[in-house]
Amino acid sequence: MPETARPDHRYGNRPTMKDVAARAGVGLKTVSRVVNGEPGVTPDTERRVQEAIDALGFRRNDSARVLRKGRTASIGLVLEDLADPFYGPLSRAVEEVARAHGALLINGSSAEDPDREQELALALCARRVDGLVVIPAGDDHRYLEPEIKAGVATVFVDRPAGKIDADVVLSDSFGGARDGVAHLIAHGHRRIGFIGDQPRIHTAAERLRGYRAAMAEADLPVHDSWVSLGSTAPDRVRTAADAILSGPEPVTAIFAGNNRVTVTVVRVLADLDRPVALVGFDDFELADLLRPGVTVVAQDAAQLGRTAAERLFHRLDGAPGNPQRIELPTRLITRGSGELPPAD
Amino acid sequence: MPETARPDHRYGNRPTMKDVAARAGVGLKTVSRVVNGEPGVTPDTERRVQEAIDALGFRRNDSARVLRKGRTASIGLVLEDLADPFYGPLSRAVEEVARAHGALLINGSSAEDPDREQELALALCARRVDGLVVIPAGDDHRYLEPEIKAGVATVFVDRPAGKIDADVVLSDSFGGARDGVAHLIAHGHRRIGFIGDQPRIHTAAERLRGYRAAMAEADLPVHDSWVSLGSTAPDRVRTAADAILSGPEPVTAIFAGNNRVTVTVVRVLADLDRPVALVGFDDFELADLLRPGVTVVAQDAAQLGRTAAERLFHRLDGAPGNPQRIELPTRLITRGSGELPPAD
DNA sequence: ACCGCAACTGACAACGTTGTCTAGGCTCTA
DNA sequence: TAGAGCCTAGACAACGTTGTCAGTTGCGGT
Repeated sequence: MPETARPDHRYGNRPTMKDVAARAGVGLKTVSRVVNGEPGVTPDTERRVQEAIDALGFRRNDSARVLRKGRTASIGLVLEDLADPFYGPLSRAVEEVARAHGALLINGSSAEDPDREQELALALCARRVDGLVVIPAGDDHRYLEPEIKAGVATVFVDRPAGKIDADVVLSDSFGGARDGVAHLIAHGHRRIGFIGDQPRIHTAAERLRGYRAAMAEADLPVHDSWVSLGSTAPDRVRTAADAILSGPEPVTAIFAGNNRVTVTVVRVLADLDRPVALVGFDDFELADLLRPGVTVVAQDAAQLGRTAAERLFHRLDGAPGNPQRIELPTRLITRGSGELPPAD
Repeated sequence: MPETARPDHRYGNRPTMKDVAARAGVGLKTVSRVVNGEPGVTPDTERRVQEAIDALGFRRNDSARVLRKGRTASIGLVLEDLADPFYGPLSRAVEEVARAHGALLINGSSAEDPDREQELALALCARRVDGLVVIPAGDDHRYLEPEIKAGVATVFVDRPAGKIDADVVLSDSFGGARDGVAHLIAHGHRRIGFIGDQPRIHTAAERLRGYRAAMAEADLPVHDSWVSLGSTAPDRVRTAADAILSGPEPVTAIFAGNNRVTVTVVRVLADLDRPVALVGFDDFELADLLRPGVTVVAQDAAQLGRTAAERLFHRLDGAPGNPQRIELPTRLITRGSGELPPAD
């Protein structure tokens, strides 16, 4: 065997425009024109080029194209967990908007870890995504400043950016929680528990604030043992719920801070012999089929994603102006669990 | 104003290695070495370069890097709908494996449209993803042949590839459905309905086959009006269920072909006055909390994704051998709905 | 028959990075 | 002290594409 083995072409053995040009007996640029549907090519030439393309199985290398053109036609999405039923629809909505703008979506899960969020976001920037949609895990996003300055459009969703000024789209967590708790109060409850996500997460803090506001507006005291913030892992939530329900001043109702908390609380309540009212933040599938149906403060995840993505492309199209804060309303959906009377 | 305006740098105004080199007073390649942590740079030089990098906010352009190196360290995932609770965890699992191999994940939703699947898959190939994980919407994947030949590792999940030979990872749809239906038969049912997805979808066809096999093994006839395949849109499923339940020979049990069908059937049955047994393919959150709990044939979406992604990277690492077909077992989870006796 | 003009085509540089190769300076040994 | 050898550093080409520009051809009009 002579050592004339073809040099390892890196992409397997992909034909390039040069190969196509050689085969068709035309210039490189002519192939480029055909591939991109640019005018100024005779039908006859075009046919020859097209034949060569088909014969070789050529496909344009967008990677190289990007280098020349400067836009990658891709955007990045950093979220917490794609497997969470709240983020699936959000991601899909972002994808649809991207698709409408001819862009692809690269997404990454931060697993609620600020370091991983940063690592992901910067990796996306290195890929030169045109824009970034971020659901913050951390509370300091100054690391994105150089990127934003360099032209990476950035929109935050669900939670505001930390320590930088940027577009943000979020649900009215404060108002939603306040309304949900007021709903329980209107049905006669005076001792209401709150179980939420970790307090460093903005939405969790806002919802707690809403809870406190509703209680204060009704002149109701809030006993420390009624409030529990922390991980949304089932075990933690279960423990918290048990504690809140069995304390010296047992609550007659619980407000759950997000969908994961809600479903765990539903499980806990199902094993209880006395009825306890429940309102949860976030709607979830089948909430209507449970007995009683679960009353929720619903936010529209898809709408959040859509709005954020549209804002992003708006910026990419050169929309000027200061960063905006867009707040979407929530909606109380009554299904039974929130209308149970207090079992005093 | 003289017209000496800086030429529009395409990426906003990003510094390049050349800029860093100029600022640090070193050669271009030296910057490259520092950025990539290659040896052969004096600590002093390295410091100067690092300072320049920080001062300019330089970030390596991976797009250009890819062009040189040939590997993009990214893989593509084409699935049906990221918002579907079955695909969220699958996607997340693929992402985790990719992350472990230092790769990013680009995903796209085909919306169960073969044309869109092809468009997406080819767009990903144009981006030169290193590999592709595909959940087929169509049944002809010959369009991927040139790509695969050119070195794009490709693994199909959940459904086999059409008309090409490739690695595939799937659940045992046939066996799972057969077991589920046999379970109903074991509980005394003789008239059992089947509602499934469109028959062109492989899993749907397999599950129907499993249903028929179980019925045949028990010497039970299958009345045409008991079987309904089609879209999984709630309206369609509701209509189908109504028809099956009210026909001349009304069924006493229903086998639902996937999670979307199951939840709609649950809704229909909830409005019924006679009890009808139900077993569904796919597990879903809260299935245990419904009354009765929903008995399901569970498949592990995350495990499917993980297995497929690992197979993919295995191939990328040069694993030889013919395409493999990996079939994962399903698991029957009894919760009550499948154990209801026939209400004859 | 010649000029002007438009339509078509291709040579070439550039995008930002990395691999190769060579130059220069230093240390170490004989 | 000269030669060998190592370490650092930079010049240069290449990756596959697109923008610019200049060359060639053919046509119509005078």
